[in-house]
This record gives sequence, C-alpha cells and structure tokens, in this order.
Amino acid sequence: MKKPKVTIYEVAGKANVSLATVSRVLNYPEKVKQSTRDRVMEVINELGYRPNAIARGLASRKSTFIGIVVPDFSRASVAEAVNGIALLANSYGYQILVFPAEGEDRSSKDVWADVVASQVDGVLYLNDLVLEEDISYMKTMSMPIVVANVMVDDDQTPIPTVNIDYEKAAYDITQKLIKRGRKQIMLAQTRRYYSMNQAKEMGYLRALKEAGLNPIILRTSGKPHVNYPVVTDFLRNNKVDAIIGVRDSIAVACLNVAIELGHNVPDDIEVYGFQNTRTALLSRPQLSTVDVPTFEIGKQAMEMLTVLMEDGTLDELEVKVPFGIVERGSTK
Amino acid sequence: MKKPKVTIYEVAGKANVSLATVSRVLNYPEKVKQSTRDRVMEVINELGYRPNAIARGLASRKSTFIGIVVPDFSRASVAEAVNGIALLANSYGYQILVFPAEGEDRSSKDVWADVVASQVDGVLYLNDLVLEEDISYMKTMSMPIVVANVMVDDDQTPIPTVNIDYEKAAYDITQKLIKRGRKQIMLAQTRRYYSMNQAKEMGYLRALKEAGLNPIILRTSGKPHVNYPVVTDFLRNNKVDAIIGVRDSIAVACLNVAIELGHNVPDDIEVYGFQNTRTALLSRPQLSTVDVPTFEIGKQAMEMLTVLMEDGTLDELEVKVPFGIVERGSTK
DNA sequence: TATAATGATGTAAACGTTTACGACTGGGTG
DNA sequence: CACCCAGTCGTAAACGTTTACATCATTATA
Repeated sequence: MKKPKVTIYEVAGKANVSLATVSRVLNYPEKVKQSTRDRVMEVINELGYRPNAIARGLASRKSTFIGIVVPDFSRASVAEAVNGIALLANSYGYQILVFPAEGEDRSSKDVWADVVASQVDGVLYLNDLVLEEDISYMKTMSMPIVVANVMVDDDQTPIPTVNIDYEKAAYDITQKLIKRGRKQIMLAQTRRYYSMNQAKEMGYLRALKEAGLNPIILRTSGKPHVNYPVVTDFLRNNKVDAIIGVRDSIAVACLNVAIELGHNVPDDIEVYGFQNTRTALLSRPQLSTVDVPTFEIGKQAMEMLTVLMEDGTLDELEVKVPFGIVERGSTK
Repeated sequence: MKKPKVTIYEVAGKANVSLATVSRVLNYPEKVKQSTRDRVMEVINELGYRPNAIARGLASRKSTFIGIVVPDFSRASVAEAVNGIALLANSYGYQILVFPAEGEDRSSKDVWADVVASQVDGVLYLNDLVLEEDISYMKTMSMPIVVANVMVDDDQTPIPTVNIDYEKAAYDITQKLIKRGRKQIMLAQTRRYYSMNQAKEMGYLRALKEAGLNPIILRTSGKPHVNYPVVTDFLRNNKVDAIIGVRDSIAVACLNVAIELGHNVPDDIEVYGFQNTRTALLSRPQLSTVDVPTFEIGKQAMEMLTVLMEDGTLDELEVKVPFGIVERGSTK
C-alpha cells in the first residue's frame, strides 16, 4: 500500500552515477553524454522516479508555481479564463496555486501575505471586482503580476493587464442602436462597483452624448431573483426602446420582463448583453451580445506572465484582445 | 523594488533566540514561554516575516498542499464545488493546487504522475466524466483521495465519494410526473457517458417500470447550438407530455423548442431540469429542477479529505448530501 | 610530444525550514 | 543537601533537490 517515494539518490545508485548527473539529465540533458543519459532515463522509468517538486523549488529558488487570485469560480468570465490559464501553464511546466479572494473573514492583507509566503514565481489576478487595496498591494510587490479582465485606472505605476476594450464595445453597440433609430436606450448596470462595468458605462455615455440623447441607467443586482421585480417596476414606469445589460444574465432578465409586459422583442425593444455565455443561447429570442473571448484572455495573461517571469520586463503593458458582436434574435 | 525575503534566521537574530524557538512559536506556541513568545511575535510582525512554504514542506514532509483534478472550470457543478473547497481549505491551512485533466495531449497517466510529483497531501477528484483509467490510478495511489460529485461503480476497493443520490432524485421527479398523469415522459440525456447522468437514467427507468410505462430517451449533446435542431426534430416526430433534462441547460433547450412548436408549458408538457443553476431562473417559464447543493458537496469533500489526511481512515466512505426539488413554472 | 581546450562527471554547499535530542534552569521532594 | 522532574531553549541533523566548482579524460593544437 504505502509506496516509499523514490529519490534521486536511488536513481543515481542504480545507474552508477552521481546525483548531480541525474539532476542534469532532467534539467540540462544536453550536458550529459548520450549513453549515460539513456542509462539514467531507463532507471528513472524503471523506478518511476519523479523529482520532488518541493525540494526542487527550495534548491532552485523558484517554485514553478504561479498563483491565481480569484474571487469566485462560478462567474463565467473567470471560469473560462482559468481554463485558458491552466492549459498554458501546464505546457510551460507551471503549477497553479489558488488563492481564494472572497471569504468573509479574509482581508486583502491576508491574501497577499499568503501569496508571498507561498513562494510563487508569479501571480495572475482575476478579481473583476477591483479593490483599491489589492491594487496598492500589487504595486508594492516585487513579484511578477498580471491582471486579467480587469480595468485598472491608469496611473503612474502601471500594472500589466489584458482585457478587451469594454468602453469601445459598449460604445459600438450603443451606436448601432442609435443608428437604427433607437432613442430611449437603457443601461442595466450592476449596483456594486465593477471596473469593467464602469468602462461599459463610459462607452454608453459617450455614444449617447455624441447623439445628443439622454442616458437611462438602472442600477440593480446581478442576481436574477432580486432582478425581476426591480426591472419590472422600472420598465413599467419608464419608456424604453432598447436595453443594454452589462451581463448576459441581466440582459436576459430584462428581455424576459419586457416580453411579459407585452413588448415585442426586438421590434419594440432591442436587447444587447455582454459576454456571450451559454445563457445567451437559452433565451427566447436568443440574445445578441458582445463576445468576450475569456479563454483567450486567460491564455494571453498566462503568456504575458511567463515572459515577465523570464525576462522581468514586458514590451506591451496593456494588451487588448479583439472582441466581437454577435447579432441574434433580440436585435434587428 | 526588490524586497529581500526575510528568513527565520533574521527573526531569530533580532529576537535573540535560536531559530528553533522561532519555529516553535509558529508551530507549537504552547511550548515556549509567554514572554519570549511575545518578543518573537513582535519581531515577526515588525519584519513582516512569513515562513517559506516550500522549505516548510520539505522539512516537515508534508506540503500542506492539496490537489484538485478538474476537467473544466466552466461547468457550473465544478465551479461551485471549487468555491466550497477553497473556502474550507483555506481555513484548514491548506493550499490548493490545480491539475487540469482535460488537455488534448494530456493522458491520465501524465496527470497522476504530476500529482505524485507535486507532493500534495491529498487529492480531490472533480471530473464528472469519469474515466475508468483514472479510477484504476486512484486505487493504486497511496494518497488520500476523495471524489466529489461523481458516481463510482461499487466495487471491491471503494473510493471515498460525496454526492447526492442522483438515482433517487431522478426517480422522485419521474414519479411526481407519473402521479400527475403524465404517460409519455422523455429523458433528454447526454451523448457522452457521464456516471451521474447514467444514475439519473437508472432512476428514471425504475420509476417508469414500476408504473408500466415505456421509456423515451433522446441522446444528444450538451451544447445548445447542436441541441436545438436535434430536439426540434425529435419533438416533431414523437408525442411527449413531459421532459426531464439531465442538465438545466438541456432542459431549457427542450422547453424552448416545445414552446416554439406550439405546445404549452406546463399544461401540455411539463419540464424538469437538474442542478438548479442560474439558467433555470432565466427561462420563461422558469425551470423546475433538482437542486444540487454543489457548494456543499465541495465543502463536504474537503472535510472528508482533511480527516482522511489526519487519521488515514474514514468512517463513512460514501456520503450523500440531501438534494431538493424546486418547483417553478415549468411544472404544475 | 607537451600543452591547452573541451567535455563529462563527481563533490559538496547551499536552499529555509522542522524536530529529535540534549543542556540548562529552578523548584519540589525525600 | 542530593535528587528528580517539568519547563525552556539551543544544537545540529535531516528533508531532496540544484548548481558552482573541482576533477578527470579526451581531443585538438602547436
């Protein structure tokens, strides 16, 4: 039952070489002669030897661990990003360590303290609810960090980020609606402050201002069950001919309410969402939405992190991956 | 910029004690005199000392790491479970290491090899697509493992699992439908083999058999865009008065198609889903579904793992957490 | 043929902890 | 006063690697 871990010593012994040589065939194969390399590899396979990652980390002073600090895995945007990260991390030989960021009794301070204690080589920050506190911690850390799918307000000490241009995306869809003659365009915004949603609002406002239209903004929760009554109430009392939801789920809620109140979608009211999640396909009519390539964002972020860890510096501090706009039944 | 890591030596020096004492105040505070303990703690805070987790792991021969092997974070069931795991792991002082299980070029063998190399103290397996190969690996490992939200076919060497009784859940809702007079009850099943979905099918079949009814099973993909045409086609050619989808998303797809074909939900056709995800709230009518407490499952699994790691053994090898059935507009 | 350069391997010191063991106190016991 | 014991603390050996440096063999150069 108990399988005694096989160490580098036993491999060395059985292969009649020193442990340094074994280490070398693993890390710098070109530095050891073909014949001995083969012999060592054979023993390694025979014994099923796997280097102890912990010891390796200690000796080499790099852990080959990267940390991801994440508030909530069930948010579609982070889950997909994690998938992208995992894919790349693995092929680069990095292991992923998870730092949950949203416990009741867990302060930013605790989280970042854990991060430094864990000796990770780099950190990916995926918290879309951006905390000022976190930002300031990140700035003082000497560790490679990249931030994914978060807007960090521009500043003296910039932090590497990757995301899409949410401002422009919102601007684009708002403008589309305007061009189709819509005048009362409502933005269904979250109550809580999310940097990305703020960016969307800016784009929305910019487009409206250019067209000389007035904004109609409803701030509500992201949770469907508290959503419905609020939206229903709002839509009863305000005349609206288009709706942009900052998330697909919010947009779908609005869409459903609109239909229930007797409006026709998309004839009376057009609806756009944000993200292109699975839920966008499950509404009737299906939801038009901004396609955010979250998986791609995760991959990009990981890519940036690896070069940051290797070179210590980055050419592009802020990469924007392209977004798409997918038109479905909820718009014309 | 570069912050030199502070080690236990510096703390010891500044506090005028040996490094052993510092280590002791961290690990066995009761073994050191109050006054020196205070003094050491003061220095620790002053210097911002954090023990190097890697070195600690090497010396103590336990890593305080646990691994989670996960196929896909974007599946709602695993994302929530991970949240639960993270919450508990943290309060127990464990760090979470991620082992992605579903790369194109990654075999089970690779995954498990990584797991042993990483020196984790225990493993949580969340792959709902259960691979025979993985199971057999798990059985040979000497490591504490618990499997969450997966049914492992009973066997000589049982593996600790936690999930809900999917068979019974399916049985229960099927029976409810039968009692309400439904005769043509269709099961919308996944094409791919998932152990849990298999269990649902068993429960469905059992209830039908007891009532002397014939099963109507449609096997299709879980993905909405390939779903719709298949379901549409099927529903055109088969008479059905109730539908059970093995996932909420599938159920919603069926619900939408049914309405499009002119049926009335829930009068002509009742629909049940499985999982109680957000999407169940976003359909019209809202979806009745089996509530699977995934978060709770994750917590339980982590709980079991900790006792397994401490004691090396478990009283209950198979815990079932209670499920609920939530009735909404899609059923009567 | 002597010497330098190169390649292949071994030796041993790190890396930052934990922990068995031993040494030193001081107070209670007989 | 001799003894023992509990409470504290320090010493030093692990833990399993990586890697600078030393060593030795081999080949190229003059």
